[in-house]
Amino acid sequence: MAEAASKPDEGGMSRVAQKRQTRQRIEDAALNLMASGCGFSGLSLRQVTKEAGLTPAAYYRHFADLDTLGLALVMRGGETLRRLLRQVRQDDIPPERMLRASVRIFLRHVQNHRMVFAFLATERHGASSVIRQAILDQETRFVDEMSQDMTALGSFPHLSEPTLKRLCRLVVTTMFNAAADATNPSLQQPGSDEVLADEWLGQLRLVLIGARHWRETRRTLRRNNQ
Amino acid sequence: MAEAASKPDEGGMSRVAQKRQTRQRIEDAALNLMASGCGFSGLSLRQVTKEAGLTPAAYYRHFADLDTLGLALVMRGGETLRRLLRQVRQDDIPPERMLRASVRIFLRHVQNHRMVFAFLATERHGASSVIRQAILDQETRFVDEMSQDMTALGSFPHLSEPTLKRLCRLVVTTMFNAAADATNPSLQQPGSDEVLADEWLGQLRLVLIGARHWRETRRTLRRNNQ
DNA sequence: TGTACATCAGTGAACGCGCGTTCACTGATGTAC
DNA sequence: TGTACATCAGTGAACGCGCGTTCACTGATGTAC
Repeated sequence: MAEAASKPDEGGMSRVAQKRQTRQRIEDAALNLMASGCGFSGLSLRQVTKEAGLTPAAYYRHFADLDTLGLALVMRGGETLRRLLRQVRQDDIPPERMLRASVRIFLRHVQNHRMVFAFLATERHGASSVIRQAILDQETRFVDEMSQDMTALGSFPHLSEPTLKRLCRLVVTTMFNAAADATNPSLQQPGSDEVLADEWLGQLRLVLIGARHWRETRRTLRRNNQ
Repeated sequence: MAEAASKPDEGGMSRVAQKRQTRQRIEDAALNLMASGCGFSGLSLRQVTKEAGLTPAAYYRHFADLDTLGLALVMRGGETLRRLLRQVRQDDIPPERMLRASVRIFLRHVQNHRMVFAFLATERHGASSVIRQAILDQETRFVDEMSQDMTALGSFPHLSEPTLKRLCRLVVTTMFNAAADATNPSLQQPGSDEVLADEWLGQLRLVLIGARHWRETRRTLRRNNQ
């Protein structure tokens, strides 16, 4: 069994800082518990508070119910994603190295925020419709920013805007699937990380070669203009 | 609230036939309940038996526990997938129409077996590791058969076997995502089926154009030969 | 600085509820003669 | 064909358990004077 998260020193902290920290501890407890593969809807309020080292009743000082906690985690995941994009943008990489560099940045992000990504990837098709919808919203936002970045960079100037977005959606869902596999407990073996990264890289390359050779057809253009 | 499934006439049926039918009714009840978006792990034995029109205790005449029911549904889904492939293979379609025809057959299958596909797509990243593993196994089997078919058809003769499999995996996961979206209650609107089908078709086209223009690099060949 | 009061994060006990599982049972189907 | 017995799918009551939620409470932190 997992140990309860240790309460760090609360000595010189203001009340608001302590409260923020406890809230964080609850969120982390939820992510930790999900690492054993039970999924967010498999969590109980009592489990989470126990893992966080609290009484069940204390939970209500921080969240109204479990769904609200889930939404907080979705927001955290969304911020992580947007930080990822910002990093790709700011690193000022020469265009020809752009894709390779982006992939490296993404992999590092997945490693550093394993549990948040696992949460997004599994709950995207998960049990709570509220959370599912919130993740879809974050995903849409991410896809929009990504396609804007690509337009600004002139990565695929021959693609119409809807096609570029479709490309981004495909990349993002592939990315989510890869993140889900990378955090699937039953796929965890020594060295499997590299295999999964290769697999993901290869799939991404297939998609990007497809984008490079894409030609808009009359059919798709007509559809896009509808 | 959903109505309990009506018990069909049991008049002239043998005991084994009745038992088989009840078992089927339990499976259908589970799929029906999941249609409201709660996920398999959100089901309770009591809910399922109630929906099937049975006492909770009667459940144990058919399944040892809920996981066993889940595994039965995975098998049912696997058979559905393999039937899909068989149909593509047998229809004896001229090669140039192959992909378009396959897509049509796939969409028809998703429509006819909505709930089974939804089950596979959501539980692939779901809460039970036993079920997740079983779905991954079915998926591997499906990918293997699909790549064998493609080799036999000579669809992408320039691709190495590992690359062909990677292509198939990408197509299959894209397909699963599309199926999940197509059965996501919060994406259900009039006409959304066509939009989703277009989206899926476009994504698939991107991938297949990528496959057509793929060139094996020394790097990937080296990796494959390891 | 010291004192009296307010705030509020966290406690611990209690509640009613739906859950999975068990058990002895009932009665229709199936079988042996 | 008729009878006596075996099988076993489905019943209904009961169980203990973990769940979410409530409540009056405690005691450290924060504030007004």
